[in-house]
Amino acid sequence: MSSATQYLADALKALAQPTRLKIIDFLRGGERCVCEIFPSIDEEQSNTSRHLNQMQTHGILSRRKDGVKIYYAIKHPEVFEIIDLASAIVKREIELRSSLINNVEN
Amino acid sequence: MSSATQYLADALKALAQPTRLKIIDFLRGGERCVCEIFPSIDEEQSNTSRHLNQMQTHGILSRRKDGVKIYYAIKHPEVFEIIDLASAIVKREIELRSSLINNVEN
DNA sequence: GCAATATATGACTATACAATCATATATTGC
DNA sequence: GCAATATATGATTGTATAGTCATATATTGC
Repeated sequence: MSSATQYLADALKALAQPTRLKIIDFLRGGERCVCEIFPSIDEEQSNTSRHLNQMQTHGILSRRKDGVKIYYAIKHPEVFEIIDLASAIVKREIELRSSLINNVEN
Repeated sequence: MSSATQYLADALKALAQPTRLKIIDFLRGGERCVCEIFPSIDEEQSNTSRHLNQMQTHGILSRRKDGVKIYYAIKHPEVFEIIDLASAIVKREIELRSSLINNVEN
């Protein structure tokens, strides 16, 4: 397999996970090393490393080595756009649902 | 749990699957009933129904009943923008990787 | 060369997910 | 009311995923 659709699904899947979203959000501030990332997002070093690796493999993050430290950064600016658009959807959905509840109550 | 980050991850996850991407792509043509969708994407009726249900639950699709038929449509136009942005990333990544291979060969 | 620091990885577990098959539940026209 | 059509769902299975713990592998400064 591994058609174009599968590649696209894999790229989106690389974003669609809470720990990875926390990492991406932290990287809005620019390139950061693992030793800065995992304490900031409050996850274990090993778990953070796996998620960073996964995102790098799927082309979401760039990786740069400097001495003993590994620096990760968002590779394509579209990543932020995607997340902002998805956030807009979620926000609108929550509004829609709470207004539905209000209509039932009134 | 179910924080804002979890909601966001769930929304993205609702897009990040090949069968669901095929459905979304088919719905670029507008509202369609299940009986049109599942033959077009070449998936089983029951499987298609589950994915449609999942996307509707997560606010990706709208659902409208007309007689015995159920019509689904993309609820938020941002869905298409997200997928187009993700496609652009995948395309650029593939280009980057094939140019790396060329550099090794030459 | 050794200790300290940074990162990655093997082994494992628990949970989530996708797909399939069979079947249930509308809705409609006759 | 019955047959036909459209959609949804219960039960099951195989596979993927996230997280944890322990440990391995750089790299650096001394």
